[in-house]
Amino acid sequence: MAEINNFIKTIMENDLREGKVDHIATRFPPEPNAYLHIGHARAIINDFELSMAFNGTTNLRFDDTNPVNEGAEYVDGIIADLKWLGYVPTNVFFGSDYFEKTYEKAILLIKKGLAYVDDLSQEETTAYRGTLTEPGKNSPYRDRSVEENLRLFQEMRDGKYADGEKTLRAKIDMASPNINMRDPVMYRILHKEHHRQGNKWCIYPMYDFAHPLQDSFEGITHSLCSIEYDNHRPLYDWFIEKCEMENVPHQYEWGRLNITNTIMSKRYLRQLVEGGYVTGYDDPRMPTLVGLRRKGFTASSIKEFILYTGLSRINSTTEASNLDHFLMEDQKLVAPRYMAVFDPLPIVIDNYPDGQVEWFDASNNMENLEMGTHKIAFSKNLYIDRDDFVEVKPNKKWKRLALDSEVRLMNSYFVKAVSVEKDENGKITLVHCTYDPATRSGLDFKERKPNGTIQFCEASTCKPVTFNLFDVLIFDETEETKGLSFIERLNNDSWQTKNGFVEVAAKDVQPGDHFQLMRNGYYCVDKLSTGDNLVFNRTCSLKSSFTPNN
RNA sequence: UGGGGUGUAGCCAAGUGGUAAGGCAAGAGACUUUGACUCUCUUAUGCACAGGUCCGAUCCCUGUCACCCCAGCCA
Repeated sequence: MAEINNFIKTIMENDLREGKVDHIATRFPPEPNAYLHIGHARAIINDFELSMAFNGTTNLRFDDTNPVNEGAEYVDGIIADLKWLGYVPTNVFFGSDYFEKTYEKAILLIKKGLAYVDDLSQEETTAYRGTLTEPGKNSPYRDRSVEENLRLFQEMRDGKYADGEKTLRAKIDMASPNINMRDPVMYRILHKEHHRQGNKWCIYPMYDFAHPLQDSFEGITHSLCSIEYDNHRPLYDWFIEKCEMENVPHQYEWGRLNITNTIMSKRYLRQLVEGGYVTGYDDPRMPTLVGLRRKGFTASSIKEFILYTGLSRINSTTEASNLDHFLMEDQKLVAPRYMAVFDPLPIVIDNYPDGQVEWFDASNNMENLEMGTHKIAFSKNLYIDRDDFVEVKPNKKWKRLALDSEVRLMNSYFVKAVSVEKDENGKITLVHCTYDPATRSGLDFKERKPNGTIQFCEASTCKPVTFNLFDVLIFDETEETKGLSFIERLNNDSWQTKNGFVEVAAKDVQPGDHFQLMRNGYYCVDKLSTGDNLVFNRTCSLKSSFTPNN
């Protein structure tokens, strides 16, 4: 695996060398309200790999301070995804486990005159906050006595007030040019059952207050997050200082990673699932880890992709070909290579004996002979891909079958097309060919060169397969679809189905198995495959300068 | 028109006061029982722009422009 190397690693090295820290402790803090996607993978991989690079630790901490959308199903999903990626957290914590300690720190702030209970309504709070260009103004409740604040805050906890009736706010500076510092809310009242705490609490701490404390409680040294929290760092440091935290963590930010034509926002992904536009979070078009996995991406390909993509403070959008490259690199030497046809065109070898089936040995992977061989069948009746035949060669670069032209059928013989049969619409229904026994695979025939090499399936032994072809992860954007909502852009072309065949040797694959269908690219057996009902998802296409029209 | 962040090739991304790594993509060629793979070669006199300092600037300074983030009792 690639070695991690980025600006945060440099920061850690410097901190270690300068004695600012004597170890590295990171954390991955997902909110358990959605499935993880490829964007999270960047955070996960960096959090873990960075600490591992220094023999440090990485905690998994569920940031469950808002009970509204959070649920146990997501906790299990996130743990499963982490496991799939190959990471075992040093510890698993829940932000809600610290509610009591967090509460005590709030009390401390009140006692120090740095926090107060506010009676302003949500609308009033917004109005008092000012705007981007105008300073805010102090709440009339800002100067309550410590005693009164203590009593009121206790009453908030005791459930004496309705949702939204009061908040606890940090007393900082309502005129700060950084709006996050304008007396941020620390606690809100929410009479809502929590997935772990039940109804124990009716006040919940806000992210800005809870997060730095949680990091400190756990002894995190480097708290990594995405760049939009840059504005929050002064507040993070303020709480750490004013709460007199023993451990002093520091926050570092990196830019978010997007992939072209891919929806990455949790909110939109949820919309796609709940609106029934996709089949679920593991729909192979989804950029979720479960979706990518079902489509055929491997954990190591995703890791390599993230590591090679690097890290900076820029929000970037990388091309999907980047991800594909690492899947191919990962699978090239380990995926068995089988032959398949996607749009079957029957051919008959006129000079081959009727009823005879011949078996050849084919390498499972021509670039990795250690993978051994499998048997492939050959007979008079075969299928080739419709794309692999044309009556008249369109140009001299055509490397497939054409009338009066000879190609090698992979792993077997040279065949020459001699005539075609067509239906009333002019569609080719059968291609008559002849074969040359002297060109049998393995005989090292050198007398003449074929036009090219194509795949085939033997008609009596091959297995029917449904191929799911995905051209894009989520949607394709064209001139016509630009400006439409992402749901409107989720066009039918994002999931094409083809019914074709695969050679007999590939029939024993299991859901989740990966392989290459020669020139057609990399595939993964879908979880819906059962017995002879095979469904293959295309993970990615191979590079090819060929298009059917050239 | 407040504050913060960021601009290095089509896309990512290193780098540094001393003459622009690497990957992806793209193009050319070789090889080939996959138009794949592999191999070879090509791709920024240029680091958002304009000035300035300096023997020398992508790096330091000044100004300008562009994009992103912030006005949740979300995270």
